[in-house]
Parts: sequence; structure tokens; C-alpha cells
Amino acid sequence: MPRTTKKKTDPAERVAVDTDANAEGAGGQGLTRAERRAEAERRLLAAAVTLVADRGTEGTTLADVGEAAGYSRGLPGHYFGTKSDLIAAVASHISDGFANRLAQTSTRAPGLESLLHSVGSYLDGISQREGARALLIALAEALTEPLLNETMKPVTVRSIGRLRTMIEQGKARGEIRADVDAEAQAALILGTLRATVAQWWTDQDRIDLATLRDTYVASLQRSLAA
Amino acid sequence: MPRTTKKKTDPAERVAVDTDANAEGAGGQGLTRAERRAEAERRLLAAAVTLVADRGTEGTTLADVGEAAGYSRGLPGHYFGTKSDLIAAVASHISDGFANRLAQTSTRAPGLESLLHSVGSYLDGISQREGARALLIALAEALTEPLLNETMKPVTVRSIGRLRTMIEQGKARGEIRADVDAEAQAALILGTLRATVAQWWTDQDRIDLATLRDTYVASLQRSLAA
Amino acid sequence: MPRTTKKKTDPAERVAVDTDANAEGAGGQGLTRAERRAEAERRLLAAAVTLVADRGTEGTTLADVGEAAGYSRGLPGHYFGTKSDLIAAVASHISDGFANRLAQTSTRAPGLESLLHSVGSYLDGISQREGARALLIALAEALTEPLLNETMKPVTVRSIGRLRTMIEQGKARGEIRADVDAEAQAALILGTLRATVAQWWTDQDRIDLATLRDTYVASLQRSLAA
Amino acid sequence: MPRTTKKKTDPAERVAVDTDANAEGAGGQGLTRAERRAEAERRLLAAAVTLVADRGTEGTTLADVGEAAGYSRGLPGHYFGTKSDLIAAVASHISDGFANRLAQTSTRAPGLESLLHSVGSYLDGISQREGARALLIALAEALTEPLLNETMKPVTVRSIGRLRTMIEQGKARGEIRADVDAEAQAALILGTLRATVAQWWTDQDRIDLATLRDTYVASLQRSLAA
DNA sequence: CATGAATGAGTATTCATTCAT
DNA sequence: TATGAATGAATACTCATTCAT
Repeated sequence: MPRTTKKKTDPAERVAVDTDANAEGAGGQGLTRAERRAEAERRLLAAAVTLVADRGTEGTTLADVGEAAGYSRGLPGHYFGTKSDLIAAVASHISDGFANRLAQTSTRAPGLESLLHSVGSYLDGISQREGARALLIALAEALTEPLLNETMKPVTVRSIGRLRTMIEQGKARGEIRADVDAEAQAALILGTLRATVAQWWTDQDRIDLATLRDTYVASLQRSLAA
Repeated sequence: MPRTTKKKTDPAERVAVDTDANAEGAGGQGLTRAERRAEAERRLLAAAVTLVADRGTEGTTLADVGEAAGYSRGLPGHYFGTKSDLIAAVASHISDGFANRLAQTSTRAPGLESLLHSVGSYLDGISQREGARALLIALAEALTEPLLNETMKPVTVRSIGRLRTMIEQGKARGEIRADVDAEAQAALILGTLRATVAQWWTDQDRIDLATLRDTYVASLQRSLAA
Repeated sequence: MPRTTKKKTDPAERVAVDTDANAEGAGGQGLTRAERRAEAERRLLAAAVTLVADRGTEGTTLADVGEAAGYSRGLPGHYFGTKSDLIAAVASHISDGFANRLAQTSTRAPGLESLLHSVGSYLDGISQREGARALLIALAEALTEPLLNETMKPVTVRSIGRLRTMIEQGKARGEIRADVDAEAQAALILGTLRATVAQWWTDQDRIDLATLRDTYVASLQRSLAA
Repeated sequence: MPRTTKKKTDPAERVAVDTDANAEGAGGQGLTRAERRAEAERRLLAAAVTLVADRGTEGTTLADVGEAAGYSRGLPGHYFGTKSDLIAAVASHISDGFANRLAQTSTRAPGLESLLHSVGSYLDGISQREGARALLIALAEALTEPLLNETMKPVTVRSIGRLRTMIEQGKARGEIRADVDAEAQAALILGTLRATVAQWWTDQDRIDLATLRDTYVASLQRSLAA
């Protein structure tokens, strides 16, 4: 009777979900015990992401997560132990799904083109991606919660690494100037993307994301191109 | 009857006071009641700013603020009524006081030079400025606390405005390309600065602020210069 | 309206109460703040003693203590911080009042007579002394709760010390044989007293405390007398 | 359907089994269902005894017992139904198994010699006997848990009976004074033994068990001998 | 003006217990 | 037989908030 079906198909969520547990296959009825556990965990995590994206980690209670996922108030504690662990799981979950976004521009030629496309598309669909917001919230809260900080650090490191690789490929192909510091540029780019999105969330009336995107891509082109 | 809304005074005069906030100068003895009240309020606010900069708003309790200011645990409640009101006062205080370092680089020639200098110096002394951290924390928390958001919005607007003015001056002087979107560039620059500092706070071992500063200034030069 | 008057005058409790806070003097109405605090603390402690005596420390909740004392459910936490601290306070409280019992046989001649009188009177009024039961419960639980154990150790040390002093006085006066190991005898006597009372509490139908008392006093006389 | 009440077998045969409780001997392979059930129950009970001896009943969870026995977290609940039932089984087990070391000193001549030897040897090897600790813990907790109390009462009664028999034999043989109250003395002795051991467990640094043993045996000799 | 006593709501966390596989 | 998923109640603890002195 509980077990709300809640068939939401948010893209950002999908990404991570597919990454992780790809069981289930068909309906959802005759599930083995392991499957049920996996499904419950997935649903709890998804609910937690939604709530954290909405109210931040401190505004999210374990009980909320359980209920939002259609389970009991106590289940999140049962699965994740402590709230810290749940938040850590949420962060990992998000970062898995999210980090993929930067990597998934595989259709473009590697190098500058790929980089600019990634940057542009990052800013493009941001409003639809719930995971993106949750990630940003978590990053913001990491400033005051050392525990969360440790969890989030690798996310940033990985993302910077991806961008750096693109820059280096660009340099190797002669599209990007040889004197560009790939690591530093990657950090600056990631920061700009995040801060831009945060600004937009803070004041959507005043910030026109499309203009910022175009302006930024053009600026990057000019500052990086060989 | 309590629940003061604090008719904030002119930012300009505040700046000096806010630099460290426990100035006081005068003895503290023969003060009129109003003066004592004002002083207590100032000290409480300064303590609150420090605590919020350190632990965030949720990690800061009213009692902590009272004790940190050298008063009783109950005084913040007595003066500010609710915690929300205190946080609002803190946010106003921050936004007033640090009406932004960017404005104070008046010694340089207006235009591109001033802009690049501002950018560089913003990233330079950041570790010494407690107020900068408080501001960033407040901005980060504004993502999940609408109340804070409303208070912090104008800060961003103002800062973007200052940067935009510099860019426009640069364009007028022919130093900056005419086709640059001043508003968008200003927003991007502010975001980059904030995100870079946040990244450094999050992982000081990995982030070399000096390199980022040089890299960014060079990039800006290249992308903006006529 | 709350603030049940609860004017119980249990002797064991009195002892400690007088030891500790002797303010209050008259009625109980026009109390200064410090007095109110002291009274609340006294009442909470008394209630805690009663509850612990009845249900043990694990069976006693902070909320129970608050309500039993006629205050709110949260007050014990407010005053004592953690439950461990409350239990420690209870243990100290009890031991203060209780240790006195052994010392208060001052009307007798010091030495063997005093010792035998102490032993006898210890077993005499035991059923009326609520504090005695609470103390024993705490000692019993100390076996499995290291924290409690640390708190209770000094109680035992002190009590053994008192008995040892009596024995030594008896030896000095030539009433007790010179080859008696005062420390060891004191430990044995204290243990016997405690265990006897515990046995009686466990099975009052089968244990006749008066007989045990007489038998023990006679045995002690025979084994110690010079 | 679960909620086994465990028709305990004859204590005599149990004694050997209980000494350490993880005997098993047989492989564990080709067992009938009933045998497996019996073995699981035995192992769970043994684990429960160990845990209770260590942490007390409230510090022991059903899940702990299952894991400690090498089974699942849920099995104890499956077999014993409620925790109370498990604790009752543990108490029965203890009281059956350790139907008291005092009975096993049959090599000595009956009477005073046997009594003194029993007393001495009780205090001697106490640190090695896990069962002794479990018994004492159970007795201590019986003070606050009526259920446990009912189960443990007979243990005390039986032990007192054994000691009384020895005393009476001593009186019959003329070794012990005729005016000694055998029942009362037996109760005092048992209490002294238990309390002494408890004291030692509580503060091993301060209590020298060997000295207490010698002192007590000497005292008993003096107070009982004809 | 300032303190601190007292309240009560909210939250993480632990467990016994039930139930489906 | 045995496992483990899921529930829900209980509890310590933290704090904002109110009120009397």
C-alpha cells in the first residue's frame, strides 16, 4: 500500500540511476530481495537529491527522505546509518551522474571544439537538471561543513581533470595556444560555470543565461585559441 | 517591542568600522543608555559575522553569538528577536560593510588597467579578509535560504555594476573591444572571482591562488583587449 | 501552575539536601533567581533518585525526571547536559547523603562499639531509605557501564575508608585484635552490608533482615574482638 | 509459533556443556533439521550469555547476539520471539549451568573444612570464569528487572542451601559452634562472596583479591569454629 | 539594560518486532 | 530453516523563544 510509484524521469536522475543499478528490467512486482533493497536505496537516494536540491542538507531530515521516497520515516537511517553518510551518498550519487555530463560530449572532435561545446551545453539545460542544483548546494554547504567538504573535493578534482584533458588535447592538436596553463584554466572554467549557474539561480529575473553562455564561449575562444 | 530593524547607516562610513568591528576606542564607562545599547548591538553583530563566516548560519546559535560578544547567552534574542532577524541583520551588515573591495582601486587609471588590477588584487589578499569569507558564506547559503537571498541580491547587483562601469570606461577609452557585452562580462568576472576563492577555501592544498590570478588576468587581457 | 509541591521528606533525601543547598529558608514563593535554580536542581535530582531507585538508570529517561519533578520534559537536559552527567550527579548526590549514614554514629564511643553500631543500624532502617536503594542500583549498573563505574568508585573508596578508620581506632584502643587487616576487613564488611541488602530487596519474603543483622554483628564481634 | 519456551534439560548434564558453550564436536554437516535447530539455539544462547556478561542486558541487542553466534541479525528474534524471552532463556541457562561451583568441592571433608575451602576457591579462580561474571551481572540487573529477578531467585536459594548444609554438617561434627544460625550465616557468606567479586571487578587496581580471600577465610574460621 | 530560567518543538539515532522470501 | 527488508516507537539532545527578575 505505501510504495508510491513516483515514476519521475528527470534526466539528471536517470543518468546516475543508470550508472548505478541497472537491475529491475521489467515491471517492478516480482522482485528478489536484493532487487528490492537496491530499488529502495535508489528511491531513497533520488528523494534525498530532490530534497537537498530544494532545501539544502540541513533543511532535509532523514524522515523527510523516507517519506518522500514512499517508505517509512526510519528507513533512511536503516540504510545509510547516519545523516552524514546519507549526505555523502547523495554527493557521490550526484557527482557520478553529473561528472558524466562534461564527459558526454563525445560526438565532437576532441580539443577546443569539444571544450567549448561542453561549456556551452553545461549552461544550456541547467534549469532542467535537478542533480545539478543539488550538486551546487552540496558544494556551497561544503564551505561550512568539513565533512561534506571531504566528500565533495574529489568531485571538483575530477571535473577539473576532465576539463584539463580537453585543454591538453587542444594544445596537442595545435588549436589551443601552447603557453596556456591547462590546470589553472580548467579550474577557472569550472569555477566560472558553477558561479554563473549559482548567480542565475539566485536572481533569475536579472540573469540571462543564454547571453552569458554565448559571451563566455566567445571569450574562451578568444583567450585560448592558438 | 524589541525586534529592531536596524536602519543601516551609510555604507561609506561603515567601511572603516567593519574592518574589524571591535574597535570601540572609548572606554565603555560613562556611556548613555542609548550608547550602550548601540555598542552592544554592534558587538553582537560583529560576533555574529565572525561566527557565520566560520560555521555558517545553521551552525551559529543565538547563544554562541551572545557569548562570543562577551554578553549573556540571551542577549541576541533580546535585541534581534528571532534568529531570522539576526541573520538578516548580519547579511545587511556584511553587504553594507563590504560594499566591495572592487570599488577601492581608485588609484589606477580607469578602464582596462583598473579592471585587471581589481581582479588581481581581489584574489591577492583574500586569505586575510574575514569579511570576504563571511560574504561568500552568506552568498552560498542564499541558495537555500530565500530570506538571505533577498538580502544578498543587491550586493551582487552592485558589484556587477561596478565591474560593468570599468568595462564601459575601457570601451570608451578604446582599450576594450567595442563588441564586448559589458553586463555579461561583468557577471562572468564576478562569478569567476567568487568561485575561485571558494575553490581555494575548499582545498587550499591543491589550489594555487597566485597561479590562478596570473592566469586569469592574462586571459581577461586577451579576451577583452581591443 | 505546574510546579507540583511534592513536599516529600524522605530521610535519605533530606540528608543530602541539607548537605547541599540550604537556601530556601521559608516558604518557596518569593525566590531569587539563584534560589529558583537551586530549588529546581534539587527537585530534579530528588526525582531522578526516586526514578533510578525504582527502574534503574536505563529505565529512567530525562523526560521522566523532568515531569516527575514537576517541570518540563526538557529541563533535566538543560541543567545536566547529558544523561551521563545527570546520572553522575545522582550518584554523587546519593553517595554524599549515604556516606554520611556510616559516619553519623558519633554518639557511640569510637572503635569497635561504633563499628558494630554502624553495621547494625545500616541494616536497620534500610527499607525506608530510598537513597540507599538508588545507590545500590547505581553500583550494580556500574558493573556494565564503565562511565558510571568511574563515578561510583570514589563512593566505595570513601565508605571503605570510613570503616577502616573505625577498625583502626578499635585497634588503637585495644578492642580489636592487632593482627586484623583493617583495609581488607573494611572492604569485606562493606560488601557484606551491600550484598545483604541487595538479597533482601530481591527476595523479601525469604530474607529476614533482623536476623541477618544480629547474626552478622555477633560474627563480627567474634572475629574482630581482641 | 516461534516463542520457544525451551524445556531446559537436567542441570547435571548441562554443567559440562556450559563450561564454554562452543564445544559442538560434531562436524555440523549432516545434521537433521531438529539438530540444526538445537545447535543454532545453543549457539545463540551461548553468545547471548557472553554478551550479557560483558555489557548487561540493555547493552545487548538481538542483532548483536545473532552476529556473535555467527548467524544473521534476525535469528534471535526468530527463535526467542521477544527480547524478554531471550533474556529469560539466558538467565535460565546461567542458573542451570552454573548451578554453583560451591557444590563441586566434594573432595574435602564435609563440614568446616569444606566450607572454608569452598569460600577460598570461589574467590580464587573468579577471573577465569566467564559464567561467574554473567551470573553476577544477571543478579545485579535482577534488582531492576522483575522478570530476571524471578528467574534468578532460585539460584540464590540453592546456593544458600548448599552453604547451609555445609554449616550444618560442621555443627553435626562439632567443628562449628552449635549456636550458629546456619541459614543466616549461609546468606551472609554468599553475599560477602558475591559483593567481594563485584568490588574487584569494579576496581581491580585497588582490590587485592588474594588478601581479601585470606582475610575472609580467617575471619570465618574465628567466628564459626567451636 | 541585561540575565538566565524554563519551555517545547524538532531531529538523529537505535532497536525490537513483523513479514515476505 | 534462515535471512534480511521494513516499520515505528522511544529517547537523548539541541535550540529558538518566552518570561520573570
